[in-house]
Amino acid sequence: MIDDSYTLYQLLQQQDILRGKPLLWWPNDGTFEVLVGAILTQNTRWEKVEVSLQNLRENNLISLQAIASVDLDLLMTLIQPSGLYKSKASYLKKLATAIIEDYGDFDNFVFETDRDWLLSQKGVGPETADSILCYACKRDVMVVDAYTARLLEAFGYSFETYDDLQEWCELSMRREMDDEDLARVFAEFHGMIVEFVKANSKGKAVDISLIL
DNA sequence: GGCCAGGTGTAAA
DNA sequence: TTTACACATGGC
Repeated sequence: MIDDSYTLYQLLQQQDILRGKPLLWWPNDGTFEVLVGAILTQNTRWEKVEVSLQNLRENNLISLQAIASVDLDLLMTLIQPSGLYKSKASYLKKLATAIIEDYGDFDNFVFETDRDWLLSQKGVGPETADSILCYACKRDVMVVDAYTARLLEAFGYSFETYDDLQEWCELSMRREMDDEDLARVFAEFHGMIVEFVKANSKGKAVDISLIL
């Protein structure tokens, strides 16, 4: 099912995807805001997430303690622009509360959490968990998303599940990279893939004629 | 007006 | 274990 004739790295290089570098692509990486953004961005455009984040900022709500104790109705109102707001408000509050209960504070969470713990939280699936691990905790995890799948699909690679796709990408990249700084490299590559696909898509599919 | 967006949970087959 | 549907808003 997996044609391994190209590594992901070679593919990215060959198509010049590595050039327009989004350095530290996720805004305010390493902070609690990444968790908020990771939940809010589910099935929603990032521009809408920014509106919600700004609403939260204006109400001094971008912190672990603030989200954990905020009034749920207020939270729903503030994040409404990002859609799915009832679910997301509940997920955010529960996640913040669970972090405080299990890790005490954000720094400790960043240091100690793992994928299984994140996946056991409501509203946190594989992509959200990996985004948090990569961009908040700076772990050497490569986030794969609809854009990544779409790009590879345009070149004839398809994968059954998120985990299959991620495993192939990570192995492929590890083969070309030194372990040193792998976390930063993964963070950069995911960002570059997303920006590249955005720039080269017509509607849903990557327009391969724009690439080749 | 229909499809899509930096997905995930839940319920039915 | 898969598949279908709900969640919700706004852009094009």
